[in-house]
Amino acid sequence: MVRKRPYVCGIDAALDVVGGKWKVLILWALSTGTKRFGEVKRELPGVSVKVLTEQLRELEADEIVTRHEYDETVPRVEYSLTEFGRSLNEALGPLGAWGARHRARIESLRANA
Amino acid sequence: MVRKRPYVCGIDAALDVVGGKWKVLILWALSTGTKRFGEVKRELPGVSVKVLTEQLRELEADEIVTRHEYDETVPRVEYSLTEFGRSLNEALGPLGAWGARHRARIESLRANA
DNA sequence: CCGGATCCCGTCCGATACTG
DNA sequence: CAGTATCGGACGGGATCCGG
Repeated sequence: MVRKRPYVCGIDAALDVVGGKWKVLILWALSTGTKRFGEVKRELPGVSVKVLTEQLRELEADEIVTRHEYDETVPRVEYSLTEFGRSLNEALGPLGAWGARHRARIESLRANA
Repeated sequence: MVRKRPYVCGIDAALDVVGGKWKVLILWALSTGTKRFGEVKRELPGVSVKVLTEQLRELEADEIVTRHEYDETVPRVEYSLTEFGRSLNEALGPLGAWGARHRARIESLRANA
């Protein structure tokens, strides 16, 4: 997700932040509130620990999520959206609505291919 | 861009359509009207002919763009958005605005990394 | 429980050369 | 002009093992 060329337009820049395979889903999972690592993982069927960790760290570097590590005997890490992350999530709203509305159509196109 | 798992949410489905490296930029280029292959290519600095062709074909299969081939002595192919494609483009509007608004911030985060 | 480290593989993508 | 064909490299991402 490191861009070598200058951004052509705003969407270009936005997708550089949210372009990872699981990032929008992480955003989506965290939109309902703070969650522990394991909780996030459970909401993303199929993601590996390594990749989830990587993408969370990248989102953290982009100031989209914050990471809170609790120093207890039982390891516990919580993630939540920043204000910046919430604004990104709102900007994704219409796209999500579009996808939800046309989901069946997309799936049927995929099926015929 | 062929999905093996079921879509988790609408954004998931939308990104399956628009997830290619250059697809949103193609959408963006075609949003101002019909364009020839070479014109589209000129607006996407760095894209290779092969990849541009591939992504245009995928968008065509997803009914996002239409392809019009003219049978003239000089080869000429024009691409334009479908109604479906225009609706997708509108859904991308807020995300583009978000990216444009925070573009400088994103770039500076990238620079420090 | 939450990762870090390592290995490995598929695919995505770019460069080049060639064609109608 | 608008592609097709082929090759090679880079990168994303999964599996597994190990550590605090």
